[in-house]
Amino acid sequence: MDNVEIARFFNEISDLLEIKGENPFRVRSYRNAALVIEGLTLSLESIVEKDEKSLEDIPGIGKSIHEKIVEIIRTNGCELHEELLKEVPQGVLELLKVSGIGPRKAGLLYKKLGIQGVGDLEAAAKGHKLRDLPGMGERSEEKILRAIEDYKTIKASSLRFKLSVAYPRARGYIEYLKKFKGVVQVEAAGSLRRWKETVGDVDILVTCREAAAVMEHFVKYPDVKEVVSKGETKATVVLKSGLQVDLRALEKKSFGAALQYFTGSKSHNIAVRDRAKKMGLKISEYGVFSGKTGEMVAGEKEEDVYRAVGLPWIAPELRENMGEIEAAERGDLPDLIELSDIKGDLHVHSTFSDGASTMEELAEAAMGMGYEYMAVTDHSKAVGIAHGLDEKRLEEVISGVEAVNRRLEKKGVGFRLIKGAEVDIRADGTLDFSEGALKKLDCVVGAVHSGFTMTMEDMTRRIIKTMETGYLNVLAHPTGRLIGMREPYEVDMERVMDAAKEYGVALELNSFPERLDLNDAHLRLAKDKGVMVAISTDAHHAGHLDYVIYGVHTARRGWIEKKNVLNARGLKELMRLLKRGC
DNA sequence: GCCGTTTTCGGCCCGACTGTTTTCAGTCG
Repeated sequence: MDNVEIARFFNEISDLLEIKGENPFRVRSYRNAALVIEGLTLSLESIVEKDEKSLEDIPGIGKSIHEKIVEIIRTNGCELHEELLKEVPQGVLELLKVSGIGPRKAGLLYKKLGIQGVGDLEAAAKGHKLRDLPGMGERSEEKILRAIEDYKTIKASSLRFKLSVAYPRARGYIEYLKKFKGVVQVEAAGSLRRWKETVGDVDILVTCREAAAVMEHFVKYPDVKEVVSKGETKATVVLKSGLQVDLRALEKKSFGAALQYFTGSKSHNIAVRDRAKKMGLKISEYGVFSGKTGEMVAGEKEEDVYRAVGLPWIAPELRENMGEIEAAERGDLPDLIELSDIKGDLHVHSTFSDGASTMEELAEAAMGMGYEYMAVTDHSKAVGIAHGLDEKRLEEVISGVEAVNRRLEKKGVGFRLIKGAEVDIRADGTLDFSEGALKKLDCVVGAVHSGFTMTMEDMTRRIIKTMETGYLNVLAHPTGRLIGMREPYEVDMERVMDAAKEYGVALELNSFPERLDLNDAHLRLAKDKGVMVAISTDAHHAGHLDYVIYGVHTARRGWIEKKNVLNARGLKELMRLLKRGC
């Protein structure tokens, strides 16, 4: 039983209790527990196995939820969850996914009209059955029908947007807003600023002379498909891509407080506010205020907001209430990796396999980024579809790399290509090149590309066996997941990391926005276990080298520091580590 | 249901917008 599945139970319990109109604080407890569980590094199963009582050391988990976690793991079910479903059918939960329908309305719709799903709701709205309900009218029916259309398209396209969709669109919107006269500051907040692997919507904050005019300008952006709402200080639109964008206009004196507030995460903010309350302060998006006098004590800068509650500024990527507030209090925040710390890329494909750029083009691009090196790592023969290399063609790659390096040396350029390959890890745990071929390479990147469905035990042994050969330098995309498309294969990541540590293998953080593999939680585990991380792009085109930005920020979410990153080392040190193991 | 340097009881983050209301509930972030 995965943590995500357990969290789903608590989320649903929370929804069901809310629909029933139960104590909102009890509702929040379950919701909060789900949030906490989703963010845990270790699996609840392993915690329960080792020391069940320690569950209650996790903030947000008390006696009752502790018992339910154990119940869910042992029985694959939860009695409370079942009992609630007898009163509120599963289909009613679906209603909550329609924007504008919350628990109160869902409950009302079910009780008064017996509506048990989005299909029922659509029929009722079209049949004008909703306008007679309390608090609803004609407009509500129209609004719900529009929301149902959105729900259908979002459902078809998966709920959240990958960073690679949201980030460039947000940049474009911000540029557009910056050009408008009277706009002073513009900044993206929300999960985008925290660099979550997917974002639900984009939040943009502005300070400006005339808020109403900026709102007007905002909704006229050419990429807007629909204006959801527009007020004096707040507006919401949906772009043609389906991405929702919110804009907030603020006064200069509140900008920092708003940035802090809208960056979240929700649970981070609740913890910060809780802390403020205990200090006799009140925090809102407008500032930090004295509880007694109401006097504003901070708000213009984000740093000031944290300082007001006795903390140093906390990087947005860390704001998940996963120990960052405690670390800040101790003065023990990590010194996070920066984009400028990256000295090269260790996973790149050229035209020798399935890449679109030549080795020379890739080297050019890498030098343009200020890199010291780049490993050319084309596929091995097992990946036939990608035109994988046999050992004869591998020789051509190697001599190609040597030729480029000779030319660079002649010109007095310090940059170097590294002889590498992305070697397939076969189902039996052997590598897809002979020992003789592997010995000619300086950077062997191993990867699983087939046989995803084996058991956890078999997959774990398969990967560890390749580490034991002593030839593997980097384990590429260690879980094989594709965000929103393919679940990770079953693998015991703790054992893989222990083996990586033992055999000096680095684990890749694949920066491709579909992958981001390792993820934030695994990265933190790697750091705790002292395993080195390689932040590579898996570029199949020179332009993909830029994806490193997604990797670096994901690494920051995993508390990764420069010292944890293999390719933050200079060329000499890197070659040494590749040779003798990390 | 969780939690505790005000507390083992009595709190629990805060405000804008919408659509329905004549003063507010529900939703959302």
